Amino acid sequence: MDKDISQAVIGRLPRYLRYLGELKDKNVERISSSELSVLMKVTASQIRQDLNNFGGFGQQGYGYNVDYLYNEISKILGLEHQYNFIIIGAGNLGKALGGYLNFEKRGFILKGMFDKAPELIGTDVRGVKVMPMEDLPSFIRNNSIDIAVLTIPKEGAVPVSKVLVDNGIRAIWNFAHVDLDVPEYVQVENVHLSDSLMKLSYNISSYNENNA
Amino acid sequence: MDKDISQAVIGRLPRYLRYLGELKDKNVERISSSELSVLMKVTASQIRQDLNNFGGFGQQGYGYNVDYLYNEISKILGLEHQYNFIIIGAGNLGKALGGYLNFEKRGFILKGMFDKAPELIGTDVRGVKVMPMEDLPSFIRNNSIDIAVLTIPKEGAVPVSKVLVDNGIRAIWNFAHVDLDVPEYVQVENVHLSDSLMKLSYNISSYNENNA
DNA sequence: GTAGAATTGACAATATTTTAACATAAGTTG
DNA sequence: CAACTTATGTTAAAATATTGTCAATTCTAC
Repeated sequence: MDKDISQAVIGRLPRYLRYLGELKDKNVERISSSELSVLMKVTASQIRQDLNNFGGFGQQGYGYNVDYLYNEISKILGLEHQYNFIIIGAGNLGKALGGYLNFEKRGFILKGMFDKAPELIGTDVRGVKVMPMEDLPSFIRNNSIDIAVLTIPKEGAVPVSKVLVDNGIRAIWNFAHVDLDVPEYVQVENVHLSDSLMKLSYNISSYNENNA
Repeated sequence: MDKDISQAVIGRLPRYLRYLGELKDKNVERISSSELSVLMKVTASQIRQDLNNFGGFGQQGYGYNVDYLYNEISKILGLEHQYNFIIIGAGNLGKALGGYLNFEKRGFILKGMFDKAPELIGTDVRGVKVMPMEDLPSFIRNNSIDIAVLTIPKEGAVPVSKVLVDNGIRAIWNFAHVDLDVPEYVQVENVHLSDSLMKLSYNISSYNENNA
C-alpha cells in the first residue's frame, strides 16, 4: 500500500525532525511551510511536497502543529520502535558510536560490542563489555539484535557481514570502506568517511580554481 | 571556465576511485564502462556520462586505462594537493579521525588537535598533541591550516565555526549535529551520523511494513 | 457571523538526472 | 589489410525531482 518514497525525500526527513525539535524546545506551537522554509533554507514547496508523500499533516490557514508534525515524522522514520544494536570493532570509532547517548534517547540500545583484539576484550563502553568475535553468532541469536554497526577495517567487513546475515541480522550500519554484498532483505546504510572527505577536497579545489 | 558539475556526480567519483584502486592492485590494465558497470552495479551509461563531464578519458574500441583514469579522478577530486588539517574535539570520534592513517596517504596531514577539557590537553594522537582552545586562533594563522574537522557537541559548533572562519579557515568537515552558518566562500561538508541512522531506521520499518 | 487574510494540498510547469541509442573511431583477427 | 568487433562520446528520450501556482479551506478580527 505504501507508495515508494524516494530516498531523496527520506534523506530530508531527519533534518525536518531536527528543526522541529528545536522549535519544540522553544515552545513554538505552530509553523507554516514558508516560515520553516526560511529557517531551513529550502523552498516552502519542497517542504509541503515532501510531507504530502505521507498524508496531510497541516491545516489550511493555520500551518503545521509543531508537536504533531514532530511525532508524525518520528513515526515515519520508525523511531517509535526500539532497536537493539551491537558494534563490531571496538576502536575509537566504535567507542565513539557506542558512547553517543542521543542514540539511546531515540530508541537505539547498545547491547554488545565485539572485537578480535585480545587486549580489548573485557574493556567496556558505558557498561557494555567488549566480547570476542567467537561469541558473535550466539549473542545475535540470543539477544534479538536488530542492527549491527560495522566499524572494522575493510578487509574483515565482507566476511563478518556474512556471519551477521547468517545469524539473522537484517540491518547493517556500515562504516567499513567497502561495499557489502548482502541479500536484498538486509538493509545497509553506508557511511564512507573518506568519500565525504574527498567531496570536501573537490569543493575546495573547485572553488579555488573558479575564483583564482 | 569549469561548467558546474552536480554534487550527485561528485558524490560518485570517490566510489569510482575506490574500484579503480582495487583494479590497479590486481594489475588490471584496462576496463570498459560495461565491465565496470557490472562490478559497481550501476549503468555503463552513467559511468560514461559522469566521466565525460570532465573530458574524454577513454578510447573507442579499447575502454579506459585503469592507471590513467585513477590519476585523472584523483586530480579532479583535488587529491594531488596536500591539505593541513586540525581536529576540534578530542573525544573518541576526533581521535578516530585523527588516527586514520589512510587520510595521510591521500595528502591530509593532521597538524593539531584541540579540546576544551583540561584533562585531555597534552595527550596525543599519533604524536600530535591536544591543545587548549585558547591556542586555536594563533595556531591556525601560523600553520597554514586548510581544513578544520569539527567533532564537538552541537552547542559549541556554531561559535567555534565563527572563530575558525575569522582566522582564515576555508573548509570545515562538520560532524556536529547542527547546520553551520558560514560565508559562501567557506566549504562545508556535513556528516550527520544520527541522520544516517534514522535513514536506516526508516528502511528497516518500511521494509517490514511492506513485507509483513 | 461575515469579510478578509493566511496557508495548505494538489496539480502543472520546469529543471535535473538517469538511461538508452547510435554514429564514429579504434582495436583485433585471419 | 580488409572485415568485423568493441566501446567511447554524444545526443536524444525517459524518468525523477523540484519549484511555482492556485482553488479550496480554515483561521482571525471586528
